[in-house]
Amino acid sequence: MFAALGDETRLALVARLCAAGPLSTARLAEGAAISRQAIAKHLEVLAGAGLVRRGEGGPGRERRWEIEPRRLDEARRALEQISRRWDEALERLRAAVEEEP
Amino acid sequence: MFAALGDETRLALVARLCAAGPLSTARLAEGAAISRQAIAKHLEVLAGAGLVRRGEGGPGRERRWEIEPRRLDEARRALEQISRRWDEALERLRAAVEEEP
DNA sequence: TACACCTGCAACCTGGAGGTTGCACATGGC
DNA sequence: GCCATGTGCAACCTCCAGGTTGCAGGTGTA
Repeated sequence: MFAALGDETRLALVARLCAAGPLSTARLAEGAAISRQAIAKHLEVLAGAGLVRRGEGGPGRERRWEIEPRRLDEARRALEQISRRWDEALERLRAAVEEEP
Repeated sequence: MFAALGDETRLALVARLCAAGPLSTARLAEGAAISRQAIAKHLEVLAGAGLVRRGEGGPGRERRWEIEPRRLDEARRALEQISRRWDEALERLRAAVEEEP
């Protein structure tokens, strides 16, 4: 999942989908400097990581993509857990140093 | 920065440094299945992203690496900002839909 | 019907990330 | 002094992520 967010193009896609709401592949490719298929591949990757979902977009020809905000929360929580472990480790080190002499 | 956390090996390194406190390259390479130089390269990348810092480790031969917890907070804040933008976009969409008819 | 879009699939190319090996240098213990 | 250990640098290899091109299939609109 961090790997999915790690690519700048994909991070920009996520940000844009967040700011503008659900958009189709073609619409997302309009502004970008790369081809529509490249965008589509990135969206595949984001979908694989659960960060994005294909909206139905009606039975018609347009299929819009939308953000899955739960995954962003999960990522945030993972970072919180890691930094909490860091604090605990520091505390343990401090205690060990104070006991030793 | 997300790219730095995106690699599994590097994420494991960060988690391990958080759990066990500052460690030297050789110590980190002991358990891993890859060579010491590979670990060193990953640590370079993490340092380039500001997620990790070279401790002095005395003037001696050991140089330990330690976590830079501020960067983890920054990453968390970035995710918060993105998901907040998403909520705002949803709100705007809702308002637009209600006004149209 | 014909035309204009939007989409999906597959083959193909290329640069750089991830990894290894080999060597040289410094430091600490005997 | 000698050896073990921790480190840094550089050349080299391999593979896949990111990107492109080309084509075929659906779906609205005139």
